[in-house]
Amino acid sequence: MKNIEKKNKAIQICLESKETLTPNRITILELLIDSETPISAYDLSTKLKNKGKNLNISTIYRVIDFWIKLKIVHKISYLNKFVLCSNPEEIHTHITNICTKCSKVIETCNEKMELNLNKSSQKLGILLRPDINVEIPVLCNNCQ
Amino acid sequence: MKNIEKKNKAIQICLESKETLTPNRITILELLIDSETPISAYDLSTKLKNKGKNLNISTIYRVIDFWIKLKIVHKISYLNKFVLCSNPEEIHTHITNICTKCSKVIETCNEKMELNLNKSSQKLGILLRPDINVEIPVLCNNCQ
DNA sequence: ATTAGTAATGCAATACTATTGCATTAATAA
DNA sequence: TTATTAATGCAATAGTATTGCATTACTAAT
Repeated sequence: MKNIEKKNKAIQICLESKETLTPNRITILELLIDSETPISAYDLSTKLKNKGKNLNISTIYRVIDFWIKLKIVHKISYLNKFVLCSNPEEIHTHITNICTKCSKVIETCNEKMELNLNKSSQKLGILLRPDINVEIPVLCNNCQ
Repeated sequence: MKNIEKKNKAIQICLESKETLTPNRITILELLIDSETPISAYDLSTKLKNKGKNLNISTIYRVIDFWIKLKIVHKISYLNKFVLCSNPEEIHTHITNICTKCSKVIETCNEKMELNLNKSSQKLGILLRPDINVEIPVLCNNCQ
């Protein structure tokens, strides 16, 4: 999917949710779309400064949280960074395979991975949270 | 497994690896064993102070890293905390189900979860790192 | 149009998490 | 005993994230 399509998709989801689309939100969305690998809030801050947009770090975190709430962005806890969700309308569990060498993210979902996490969880009496993101450290084919 | 057994097991693994067992390492190991839920480095620092042991934070991180290297402790990136590994000799992928409400960790392994992560990864041309820890956000049976 | 209410952002202080380089001390081996 | 290595101390610094309150922008009701 092209970047412009990703952007339009995100904007569509935002508007359908009756959420407000502000210039800051669009700018940060664009930066996340442009980034090949996960990016930190402070990296975004630097990129924004370079563009002449000086946003307070709290605003940046709030905008990131906004997109996370809409399932358009994932937080990668393993890296303390953020990445665009490859398929925000996917209702299955999101699996982000993170290359521990180059930080590239290969996102997929439990069904494509032939994983049945829900069934597995039931054995333990635990409940998988809906729309969770599971991070799996891997080595991508370039870094093996 | 009782706490004393967990401790002995860890010590055994340490000695078999020809690593040095220092008082600080034992003390921090004990605190990790005693903790029902994952605990942060600074929490450990506070607990140590309360015991009259004032360790520098860098030492605490180094000791934690030491136990992680021996596979006796996991880092839970989702919480920026550390937890004793339930079965350090387990050679399969470790799965830590983390209750997002109470932070309780229910650890298991891929086989018990009927997950074949290695096989799944191959489809994507990626390589699962050995002895990784996969964190899955869940609701435990108490918190559902 | 005016006003009231709500949402977004700014500000800057603070909290929390983690690492670093170098000094010192302790343990081990030659 | 000395040389070497490992562990720890020290304290500065870097990196990540949140908070409370002020201000600004937007929206809806009158």
